Amino acid sequence: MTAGELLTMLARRLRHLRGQELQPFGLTPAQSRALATVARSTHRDGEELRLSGLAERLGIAPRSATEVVDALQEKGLVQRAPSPTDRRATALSLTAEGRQLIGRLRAAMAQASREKADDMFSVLSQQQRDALTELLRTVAQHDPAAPAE
Amino acid sequence: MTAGELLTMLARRLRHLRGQELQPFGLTPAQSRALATVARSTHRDGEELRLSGLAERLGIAPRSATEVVDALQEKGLVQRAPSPTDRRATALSLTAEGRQLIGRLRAAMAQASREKADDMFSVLSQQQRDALTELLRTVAQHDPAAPAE
DNA sequence: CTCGATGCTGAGGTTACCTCACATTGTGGT
DNA sequence: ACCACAATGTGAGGTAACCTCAGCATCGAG
Repeated sequence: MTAGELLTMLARRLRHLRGQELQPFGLTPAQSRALATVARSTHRDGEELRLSGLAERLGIAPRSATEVVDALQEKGLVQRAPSPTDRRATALSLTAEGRQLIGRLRAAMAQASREKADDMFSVLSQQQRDALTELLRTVAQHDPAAPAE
Repeated sequence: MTAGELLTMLARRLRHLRGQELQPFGLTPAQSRALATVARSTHRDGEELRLSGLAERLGIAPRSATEVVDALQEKGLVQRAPSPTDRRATALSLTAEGRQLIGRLRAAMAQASREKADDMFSVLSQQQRDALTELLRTVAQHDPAAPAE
């Protein structure tokens, strides 16, 4: 099997696992990624995160960011506010509920990988995992052309 | 970034690239995988490949195999025939056209990776690529639980 | 010969994306 | 000050690649 086939296959499996883990929290994998990204990008304030920024960080089309944010907003986890400096733009931020959920999520993930060690990569030693991460990062950085064109 | 995030991201990018490459042939990535699988599994005859077998090999639900085969059949690349030994089952095989397309496909892929070297993994040395493949294989073999349940 | 398992498929759903068109705004050049 | 052009977000509509559930035909074991 080629690296490409393996990659595809594992990604699918991973998505499935993550889906199961996230189900109790009412989030899909894509939503949790977006939520985490909003959290990261607005951590120490000063910078505002717009929809376009989120799209860029997630590597998806702006229109798709709208969709994810719609979902998160409907669940009361993030909120939209007009940017004070640009009336076209929308600034994203976590709600209190969102912040709280992120906390619970992080705790649950840590718990899971400690208790059950069912993390997909748990077969690898820490060194191997680091090596894998490094290789993947190399590939990722080479041609960061976002698939969205 | 964690290995998981990178994996997800690269898989998406890879699917996109493969999609572009396959477009001239009128195939989607999933279809080409299925076509290749049919080719592999019926190479030296004697064994028949049924829809359920294809599903298993692809790691998808039987119903989904029906779908892919529908598409390939509509393009005249594979054909269904009743199994001689089990009247419930359907035996899959390539048509002449299918065999021919596979040939052209293989040639094109070889060409592409020689000429443009735009293969996503071309940043890596052969050694690195081998290491990556090995690591991924390890992860894949650990828990081959098919996502379909 | 009955009955549960197996093989395939219709119907209908979901996730996570995409493009295209459009109204609003911001901006650089003259 | 004005205008062409770019950028921001979103409605509308689409796609690939999956899924489950129900149902029919057939098979194999008892």
